Amino acid sequence: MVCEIFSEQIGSSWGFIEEVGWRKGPWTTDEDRLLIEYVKLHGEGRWNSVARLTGLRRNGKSCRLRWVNYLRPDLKRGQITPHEERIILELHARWGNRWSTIARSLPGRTDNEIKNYWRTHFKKKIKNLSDNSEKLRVRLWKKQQFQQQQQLNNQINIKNIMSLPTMPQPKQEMTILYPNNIIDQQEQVDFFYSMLNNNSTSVSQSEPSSSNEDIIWDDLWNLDDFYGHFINTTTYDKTNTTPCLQPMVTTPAFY
DNA sequence: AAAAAATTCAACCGCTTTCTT
DNA sequence: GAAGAAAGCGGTTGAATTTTT
Repeated sequence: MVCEIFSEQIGSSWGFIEEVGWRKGPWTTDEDRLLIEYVKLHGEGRWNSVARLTGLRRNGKSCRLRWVNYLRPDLKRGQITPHEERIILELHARWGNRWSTIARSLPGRTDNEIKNYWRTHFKKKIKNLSDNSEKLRVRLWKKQQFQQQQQLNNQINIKNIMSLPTMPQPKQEMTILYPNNIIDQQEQVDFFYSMLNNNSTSVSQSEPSSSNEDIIWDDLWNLDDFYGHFINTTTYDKTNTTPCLQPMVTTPAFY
């Protein structure tokens, strides 16, 4: 339903405050036509001028979004192809939810489209994965961390440690998200695919065989979830082009 | 055939970043 | 360099559509 929002005021040439109602909701063909004409004449950008120059009762933000996501002539219509899907997966593995970055590698596709595609096609599967394989990954990671810590401890003079007050641990990055034999990005994507297509098989293939050692590990990890609940997501520092995978706290893994 | 549930996706919102003055 | 405007981004919403019961 299209609704009229009277949310903004502009000064008129007579010095009155003229109330302008920005239209919201789905665009009509007439509105599209006006916006296309505007871009033909003035080019992309200066979206806040659209209303003034065309009479369109849409704010600049809405105009930009409509153009970028729907009216741009170079947009590709139709279903995401399997090839595109694979690219999305690969780039998502690398960049996380940086949809606009991913979209730059898919000509004719918008960030919004890719984001929606990811949500609708992978959300459920990812949730299942997070329920199953994530437990495995967390366990593997914890195991590795524990082993690293053990090695570290062996190198340190125990007596010195005992005499020092407990220091807070530095935040540790989770560099291992996939089973240890899966190293490069391509393998990660393949692994991811295989889990999507056949979750149980792939997981069981990578699951270490049950042993006394594993039972002990299970007991250990169940004692205390030392690193808290963390998830398989990619977080990143926007100033850094290299996303880092790390333990997280509360956000859903894949919304 | 109808109702309920699930899915899709265009559009909005709030925040951040970049540009302009 | 500061301030305001504009653009860009990711998360979320909700109406329309499709699928399931």
